[in-house]
Amino acid sequence: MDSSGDDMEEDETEWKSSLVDSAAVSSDASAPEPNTKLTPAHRVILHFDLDCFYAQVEMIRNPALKDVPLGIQQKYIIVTCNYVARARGVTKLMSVTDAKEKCPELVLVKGEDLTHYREMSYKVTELLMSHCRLVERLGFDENFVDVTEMVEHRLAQTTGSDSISFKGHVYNDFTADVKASDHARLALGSHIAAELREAIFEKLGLTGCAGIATNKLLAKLVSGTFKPNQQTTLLPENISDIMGSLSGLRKVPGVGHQTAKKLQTLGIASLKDLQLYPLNDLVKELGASSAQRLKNLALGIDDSPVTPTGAPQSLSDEDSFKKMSSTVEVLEKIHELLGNLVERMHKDGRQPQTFRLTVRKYSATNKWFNRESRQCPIPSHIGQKITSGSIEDAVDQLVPLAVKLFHKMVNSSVPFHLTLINVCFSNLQTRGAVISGKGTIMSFFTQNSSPRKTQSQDESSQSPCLDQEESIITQHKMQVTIDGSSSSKAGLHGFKHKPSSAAVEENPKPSCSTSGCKTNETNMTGTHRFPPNVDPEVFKLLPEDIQEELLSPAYLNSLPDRSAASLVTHEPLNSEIKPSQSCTDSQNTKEIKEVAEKLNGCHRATTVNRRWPVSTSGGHREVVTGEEKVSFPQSSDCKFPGNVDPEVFSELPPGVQRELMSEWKQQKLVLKASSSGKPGRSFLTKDRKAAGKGSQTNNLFKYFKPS
DNA sequence: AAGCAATAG
DNA sequence: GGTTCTATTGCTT
Repeated sequence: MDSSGDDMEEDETEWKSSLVDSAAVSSDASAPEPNTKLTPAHRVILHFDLDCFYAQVEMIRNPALKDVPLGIQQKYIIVTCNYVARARGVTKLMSVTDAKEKCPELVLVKGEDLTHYREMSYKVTELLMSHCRLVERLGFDENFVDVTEMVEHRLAQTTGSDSISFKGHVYNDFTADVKASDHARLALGSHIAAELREAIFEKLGLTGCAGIATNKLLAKLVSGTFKPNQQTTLLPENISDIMGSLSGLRKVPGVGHQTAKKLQTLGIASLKDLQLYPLNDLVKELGASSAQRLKNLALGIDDSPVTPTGAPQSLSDEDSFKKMSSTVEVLEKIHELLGNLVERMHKDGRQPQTFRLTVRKYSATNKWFNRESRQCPIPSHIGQKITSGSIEDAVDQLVPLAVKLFHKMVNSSVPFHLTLINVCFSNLQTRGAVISGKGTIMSFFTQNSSPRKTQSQDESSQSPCLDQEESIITQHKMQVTIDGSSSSKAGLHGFKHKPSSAAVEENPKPSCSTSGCKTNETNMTGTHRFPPNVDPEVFKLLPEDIQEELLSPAYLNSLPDRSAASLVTHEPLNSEIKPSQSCTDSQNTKEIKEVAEKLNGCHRATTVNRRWPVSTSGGHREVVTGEEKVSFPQSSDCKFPGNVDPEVFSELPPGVQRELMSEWKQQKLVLKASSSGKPGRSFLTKDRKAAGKGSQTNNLFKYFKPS
């Protein structure tokens, strides 16, 4: 990618002096071609950085905190704090004990739950996007905005040589606003930055810093020059100054610990070392693209575009702890995390296609070390539960999936010690796409499965706009019309389309991909055929062309392997999915828990099981949903309930296995008849607006079951 | 597609 | 440095 690191300024005469000749060292070294500067690419990039973001959010939620020293605590760490606390010596990532020592009056607010921060964070991004759609997020509290087009627009409307001055500071400014006319674009950028900061304060009550420069690197570096709540513009003639002011390589965004270490082994310890190091030698160590990029960064050159971030590509939830060593605890934690995650996923409105479980194992040899993860596809019937709002059902069906993944990483018949568990949804599909595999009609609505890096992001970066009524960020949904065509929602240029790539280069062919399809005759039931995982009743309601799509070989071949899926829990055959009887699910967890309890009994030596009574038979847990009815979706000749993982089961001692088997047999007899029941609460909590952050039932989806 | 490393806030 | 709780990208298989 990066390549032609040549995009920078046309006259580098000024700033090359104090450091190294950038043209000679960087770009021209690899490309002997003389300067054919076609496009100066006179970009104006803004970087916004909210002041101690978490603390600000908490002070807005509780104004009484405004003037006291405030720290945001996660576990035993102060992750950030307000300026009052900073004045008392509290710093980021200081331990709670140290912080209290420095500042005994420090007020602490728990910050493990990121919900409020995340929501406010997206409000900021959306506000920025309402003025210019080229907004890229960096973490929760920073945003880049490419305002080049906005600046050009203003420049065109500026009558000749109006006296334009800079808003805010100018980096290394000694000659006041004399230069404003020489740098009209940056000056206008500083006005826009000031307006946006003001808007953020007016509408959201948040203060922050901004940096104005000609690329992202420089905008980010300069934004922190004056803190808090101020802004700074960097002029091209001061680029070498700001680069020279960096105390070390690590200060360069993009140079982390590992690359710094690697560079140090090469004798590169400072920015200047890096600038002077022969490119070819660096290429041998790091590869061409990393080498060139690093050298450019050291010179303040960065041609990377501001890539609109849009809605997140994954949602995850995690918790860390000192020690977790029993499967019961693990199960409980997974259940808890999944509850939160599924609810968030539901509000998002998209349907996850893959699930990942990651753990961090403690081991003496390996110190504290790294994360290990396993992932798997999410059967679509589970995904649908998420989007349709059957939260508890979805969780109950995801837990066995997680358990399977867990056992791929942890041999629970041997003592283990975890310090973190993370659950993650990714491969998020917008509604309408969920039904189908790729390469079908529905791929119109699947987001960007192809290279998202494409360039030429210039067209219409302006579009100052949009209906504020809906969340811009999550408004990635497309409407599906019956005839299979799509249209983006009114006025909201689906920002999910990364600039131009989808529209121009991709050829999403509805053309029935008959190529390479085996003739696969499945799901013949009498005269009607039904696709798997779709309620036949519902299926009949679909438009004919959609029905055909779902029965096409392309779609059927795209389904997840059934043998793999059936290992875990389910799998209701078509005839069993009827909405009227889809209520058996919350038993699921219960069963798993019971198995886990038994399992845990085997190495109870290590852990005290405090939350659940060990007596499993008869003893009711705290969560009792109406009458106890246990039903097993699986056919009658099956050995154990469909919701029990055979792998888990097989790990149980023979005696326990026998006990469980007999329990199941009894339950099975008992419950043949009960069927009414309701999911308890699963309806109540969700509202159509809860899709709040952006959903709108789309035309296709409503054909599928409401709940 | 899966798993991990690196980076970042 | 790692600590927290995320999230993204790119490499390797």
